[in-house]
Amino acid sequence: MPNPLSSLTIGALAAAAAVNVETIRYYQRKRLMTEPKRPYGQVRRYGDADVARVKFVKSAQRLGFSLEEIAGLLALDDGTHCDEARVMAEHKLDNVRLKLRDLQRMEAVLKRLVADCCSSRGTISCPLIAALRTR
Amino acid sequence: MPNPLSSLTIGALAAAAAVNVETIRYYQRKRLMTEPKRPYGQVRRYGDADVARVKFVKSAQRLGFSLEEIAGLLALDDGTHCDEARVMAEHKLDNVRLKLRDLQRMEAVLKRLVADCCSSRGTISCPLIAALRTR
DNA sequence: CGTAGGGCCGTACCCAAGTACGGAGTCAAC
DNA sequence: GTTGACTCCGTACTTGGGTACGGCCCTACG
Repeated sequence: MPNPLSSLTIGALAAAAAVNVETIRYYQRKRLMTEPKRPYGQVRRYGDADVARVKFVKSAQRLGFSLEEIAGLLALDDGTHCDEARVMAEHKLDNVRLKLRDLQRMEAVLKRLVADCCSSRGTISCPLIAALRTR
Repeated sequence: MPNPLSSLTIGALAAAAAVNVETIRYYQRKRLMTEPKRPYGQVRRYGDADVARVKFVKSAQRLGFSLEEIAGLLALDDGTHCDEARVMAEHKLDNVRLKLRDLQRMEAVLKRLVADCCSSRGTISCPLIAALRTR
């Protein structure tokens, strides 16, 4: 019987991850995903792990990581040498923490902007800019 | 005497914001910055606010905002109608909070990855992916 | 005054991240 | 066993976000 964990065609995978079929093929070319074997003949089959992987790529992209960086993140889990992975993870962690700080400032400013809107006409010129200005 | 708050040429502005001169001109074309007047003749002069604006654009980009979205953020401060600005700010705020949640998950996973590295060989398949999988 | 180092402007080029397309193969269902 | 939906693969096109270039203009400095 066909394994339910690897029974998806590329079209089903793309639909499940809400991306274009061509995007999957593009990721394969870019080594973000391996091309699976073809258990039934000429058609490749994918599983839940592949769906998760594609969704992860999309999530990380929304956070401003490039495909190259994402490949790096994914390699942390995959087969990379352990020390190397730790060093990479540490760098990514620093990176992520900087992003967090910026986003938190942004959140604070937007929150105030929503709250104070209209009540403080013409006070400060650009709190949004000011928020990220401090480094 | 020349106003120190608006005494920068485009080259000085670009240097101060650590971007290419062409990038400034590109932002002007994309209406992310207004083209200032030319107090001395044919050469435009820029001020500290312009430096801050460019830096803001770059910061926001690193967080995964497109130039179009950033233009929206900047319009919140600029001349937009007040109610409209509040609605936009609320949307951006939701957006920012989603990004924050994702980044926080990512931070947690990377932290664990760094800490546990090498100690837990071959346990879970991909904690990184798992972290962002849960919506 | 003349000249060098910018600025101004338009157009062309570049890279990342896809998207579209077309021909050939496959496969399941009727 | 043919048909229709889908896969495979290569190549070409698109969009966003810039960069590079070249000709002309200006303006500050010696």
